[in-house]
Amino acid sequence: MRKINTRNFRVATRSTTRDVNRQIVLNLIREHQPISRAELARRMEVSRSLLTPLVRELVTRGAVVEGGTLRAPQRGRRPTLLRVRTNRHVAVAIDVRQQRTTIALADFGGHVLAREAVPTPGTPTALVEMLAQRVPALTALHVGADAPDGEERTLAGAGLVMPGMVDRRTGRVLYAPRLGWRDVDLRDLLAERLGYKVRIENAPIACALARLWLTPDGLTGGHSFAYVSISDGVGVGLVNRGEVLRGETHTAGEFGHVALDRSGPPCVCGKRGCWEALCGDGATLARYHARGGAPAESVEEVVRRARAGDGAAVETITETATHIGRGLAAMVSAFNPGRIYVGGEITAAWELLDGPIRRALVEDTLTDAARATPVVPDRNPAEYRVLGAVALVAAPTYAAPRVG
Amino acid sequence: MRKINTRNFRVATRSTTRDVNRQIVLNLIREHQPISRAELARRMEVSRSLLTPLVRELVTRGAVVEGGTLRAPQRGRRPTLLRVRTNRHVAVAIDVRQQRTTIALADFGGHVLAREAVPTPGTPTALVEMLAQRVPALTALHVGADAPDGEERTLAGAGLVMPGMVDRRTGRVLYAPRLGWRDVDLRDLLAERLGYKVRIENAPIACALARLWLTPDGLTGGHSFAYVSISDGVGVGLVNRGEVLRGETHTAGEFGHVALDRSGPPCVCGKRGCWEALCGDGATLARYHARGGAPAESVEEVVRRARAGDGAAVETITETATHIGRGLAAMVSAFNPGRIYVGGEITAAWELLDGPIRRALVEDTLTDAARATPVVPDRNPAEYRVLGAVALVAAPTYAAPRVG
DNA sequence: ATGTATTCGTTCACGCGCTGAACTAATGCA
DNA sequence: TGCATTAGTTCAGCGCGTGAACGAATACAT
Repeated sequence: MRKINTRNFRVATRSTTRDVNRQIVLNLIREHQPISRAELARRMEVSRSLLTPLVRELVTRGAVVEGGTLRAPQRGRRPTLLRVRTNRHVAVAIDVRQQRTTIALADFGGHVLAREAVPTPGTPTALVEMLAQRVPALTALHVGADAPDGEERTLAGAGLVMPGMVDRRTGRVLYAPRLGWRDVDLRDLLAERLGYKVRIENAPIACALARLWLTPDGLTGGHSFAYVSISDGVGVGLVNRGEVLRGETHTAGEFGHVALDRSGPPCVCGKRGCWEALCGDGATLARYHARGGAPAESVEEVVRRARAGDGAAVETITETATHIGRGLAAMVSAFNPGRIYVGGEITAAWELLDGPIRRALVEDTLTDAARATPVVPDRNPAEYRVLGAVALVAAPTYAAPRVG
Repeated sequence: MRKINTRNFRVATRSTTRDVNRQIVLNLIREHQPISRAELARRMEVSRSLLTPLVRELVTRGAVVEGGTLRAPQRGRRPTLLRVRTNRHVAVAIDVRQQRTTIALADFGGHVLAREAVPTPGTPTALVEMLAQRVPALTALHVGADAPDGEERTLAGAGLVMPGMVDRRTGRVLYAPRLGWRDVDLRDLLAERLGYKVRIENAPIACALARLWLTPDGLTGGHSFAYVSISDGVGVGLVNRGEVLRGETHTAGEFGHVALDRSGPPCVCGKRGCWEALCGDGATLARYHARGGAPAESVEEVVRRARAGDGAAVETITETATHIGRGLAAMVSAFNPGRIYVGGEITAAWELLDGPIRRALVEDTLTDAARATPVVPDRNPAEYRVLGAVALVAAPTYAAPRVG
């Protein structure tokens, strides 16, 4: 039940119906491939005759290919199977972290063709400069008709994932505390140097996009979920009905700086007891040392020691888990997502996190459904950030057309 | 950029384009009435010829009427002006509160034709019984071809606004703490007795719906906002891009039970320091008494005394305002709404609330845009709950058709 | 008073795209 | 070999946006 925005709407034209149905078909093939035209018609509850021109367009465009026919178990003509062609289009994926920047090339199916990691330059201009040198070198090897491996690939653009707040529309980095950058026009600077379109997004949203666009629906459990990234900072990417929740000025999801305990530890943002100050990696390390743990460089180290039986480490992580769970409970009360993904180094100790998180959820939420919200660890957030960068580029290909 | 849900989608048919454009026209007329076909064509950037059949359908259906022509300031044929006909359809609006239940009849423009208030019965069955008696008596006077005032009106259904958590889809009241009701199939019970469709929603969402559907866009400041209801309980209705955010199991917006201060006062839900426990009416009264204020029955009384110069009352309300502001800051960080409406008895003392709320927002949020989020008092929340009940019934008439 | 420019609303031929019936192709089974 | 069954295509029909053309209504200049 959506109200039409009378200051920003899209009228339907002659081709709108076709645009809508074409995307439905594309997504159905993506989800159920390999699949026949007849099966698509049944799922869409339309006549088979509609599928003929729709599929023809997708095949002509190169988005879909006819696979072999299936050994039919029943009588009748064997169906012609269809599948999406994800290896035709590739995207440059750039994941900027505090220490290292990953540059990768991946196709729209999320398969990484090449990857390299370099230290993150200290300034935005140095970053752009570095990328302007390395990215073309990377793409030259895999893109174009004369790629060494013979595959003919098209470069669709670049996705840039940043640790910090980003205004997706203007392409500006509003504030990246871990890098110390503020109000930088990074997207356009890079786009100008590379000569093609660049899309920018923050890390938790990118991870959420990777889940949304590059994972079959059957595995994601719905189109409403939250991706919580726990590392130095704590950020959230919220997805509601298949769409990222961005907020009026593109800063929705800054749950990391919701103050959950006024008497808690101070946060980098100036307040006390922010979620990030309670369960971010800095907080975990500080608590570990306060408990008398031997000097540790990183949360990964604490996790290793916990698994090796270090009591202080176990207690520390258990306590962090409770703080994580309380924040998740707040998020569940506010958003009621269908599922929560948790990413970050600390999730390597999921067997220690699982219990306290669930306990906090049960204690702090109001309905049985909310208490039962699945919380799933993301074992490989670095990978998801890279895939998120790909999703930034690939999403428009698969997204529903805007109507109304 | 929405992903198509492959398990729940709508294919476009021959009539989809028309359906979409008809609703766009209807909404444009609603927003800009009186308006001519030519002006509509310009705003939609389509040919004037399209408006002829579109408007004809709306006029035939009775949704739109041709008004008089305008005294044209410029040359040429005078435009035929169009306006929506909101007085044709009426809705029964039922607002259930802890003490009193309001039954009203209003047209789709939000104009109340009749209204009565009765004590709220103690049980769901008694409520349904009471409504089954009174509602038909009310509608008989104003609905049908032989209404006493001669207007021919159609009853479109009933809207039921409840204090508590509601699953809109199943129509069940999940939990209404102030009434002590749990898991009641209220919507269907009432629908069966009344013999027509009943839609149910909780109070804050209803107020948000009233803002969204029954106020011109020009006055609402966007399609993304939050309505915060502060009375005995604290609830929030969230609207994102013209659509209410409901969450996976229809419990999104339960911000009242986000714990903002672990060492705060106990809450009815069992936790400590929930937003509701910090700034709900009960918390305000308790704090007033702790400050040595004379016994007071209600927050309205405290507000009156504050305005009369009672120092303890002023301090109490100022402190409540700070708690309100901190909760709003959390909400702004999480959702980043374009505007926040605040409803509740305490808003009568807005001149005392304004400052501390803004101060807390400035202190507790991260970006200038977030700090500048407009916070607007709703002077008449009782009215908005009733209008919200109307909006529940009226919304499908004006909503964008689901596509994709 | 008359002619002209201008704006509004409608009509109509055209083309895009869904719809359902009819048809061809391919296959398994009696 | 014939028949039933399933897949995919073709085609006439119809809904609906599109743009050109046309009539209606009005202000202004002459």
